[in-house]
Amino acid sequence: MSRSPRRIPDATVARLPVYHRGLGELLRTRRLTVSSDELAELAGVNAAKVRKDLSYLGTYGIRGVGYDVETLVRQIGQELGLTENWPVVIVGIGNLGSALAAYGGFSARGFRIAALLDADQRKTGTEVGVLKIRPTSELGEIVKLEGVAIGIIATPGHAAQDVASAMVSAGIRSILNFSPAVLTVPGDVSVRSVDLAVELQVLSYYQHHKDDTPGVG
Amino acid sequence: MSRSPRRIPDATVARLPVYHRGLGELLRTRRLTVSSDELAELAGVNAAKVRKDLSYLGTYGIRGVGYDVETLVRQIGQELGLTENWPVVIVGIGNLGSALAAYGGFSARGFRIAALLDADQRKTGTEVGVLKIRPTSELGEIVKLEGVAIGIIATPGHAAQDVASAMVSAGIRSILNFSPAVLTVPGDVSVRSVDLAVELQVLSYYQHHKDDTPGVG
DNA sequence: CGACGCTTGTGAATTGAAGCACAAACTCCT
DNA sequence: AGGAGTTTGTGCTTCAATTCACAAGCGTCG
Repeated sequence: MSRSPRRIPDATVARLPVYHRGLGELLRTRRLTVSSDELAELAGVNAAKVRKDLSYLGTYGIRGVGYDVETLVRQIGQELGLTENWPVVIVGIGNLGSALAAYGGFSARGFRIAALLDADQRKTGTEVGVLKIRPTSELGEIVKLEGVAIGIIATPGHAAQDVASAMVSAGIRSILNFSPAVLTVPGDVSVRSVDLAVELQVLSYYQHHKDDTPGVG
Repeated sequence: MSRSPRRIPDATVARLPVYHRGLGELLRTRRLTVSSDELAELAGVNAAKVRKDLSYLGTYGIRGVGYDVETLVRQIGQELGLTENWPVVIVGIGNLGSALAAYGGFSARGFRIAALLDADQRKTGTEVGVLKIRPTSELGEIVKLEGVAIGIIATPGHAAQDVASAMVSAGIRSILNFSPAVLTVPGDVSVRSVDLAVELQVLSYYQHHKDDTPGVG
């Protein structure tokens, strides 16, 4: 499908979006080239890591000069699959789900919200921005019709597994889970979980141990 | 400060909250003991990792039996510093900030929202739940008065660095950043960043390459 | 009371990520 | 045209995390 010369390490994949974001800013300022040093600064990592990461994409830098901003942003976007403008569905339109629905960052960076779903009948029909909330039962239909590949779960923890299973049945193979639950899915389905309380608790650990160790999260 | 026998690896620290969450569920079902196997299932990792992680806390398991649920949940909570009931402030009360303010998970798991701050004068005074939104200028005062140690940034990217700097000046040494910006802070300040679009883009990568590799995020 | 079955704790081996340091390659200036 | 100054690309080293595999310890049952 893509012609990457080598397999890209997970740690690198996790940083590519950050580079992409920084490059987008440079693009807006009309910058033509960028050095690994500058990009490192922008992404909050060190230069050697930037160079090694970018080397996995193939060779696009020019020695003595740096990287062409436009080429690089296009190349990373291509590698991340942002050109596909993936349609996503959000299930669970509570406070967090609504915030996600309204969050401009998604539409701005390669994703299109295809539908908002909620199990609560009192919510269905309500409008959030330009989209109307629809019942969860329509998930399968929507996925098929719109070619949805990515699902976002923003339900309470107790509902998350059922939603995940429904997503998998519907054909979704990538899930972003904001609920505090561990999801069980088939091996070919990718899940990323973000638990807000977990993030805080990790910070709490380092705060609590500030005198022992200057470690950073 | 704490009497941990050894330094706990970062990767382990990141998993402790997940174990803590799982143990909390067991506690509610009155389970007395749990094996590394069961806890692994609950946390979505493998049993060897659970045992090694828990071994950093000291030895609390009983061979042939497992771990005492209540002891373990207390021990992990202690290690994470959850007993301190840290006061936190949230700066930037847009959609995401409001969602965080309303999110029950924080108060439920060791944190207390001390204040909501926003730079927009049209928002200050408005009530979100039981809290009134206050102007950002009051940050220093609030931090001193309430002993706030952890700050949450939910502003747009362009405002984030200023807020972070203000937090540091005010004495905050742990920051949870939801804005799409890389923050520069002194070395003794911990920062964790969660960029929702980045998470989606990482998923996008694996989705895009599903045929090449069955890798998971 | 001894043997058996379970489950932990941890050394040792393996895998993966990060960081270093320098040769290679390019631009610019004279 | 050639030398000085930059900046990339990457082999090698170091460090951290994961996984394996098994001895040690505990409870139970005959």
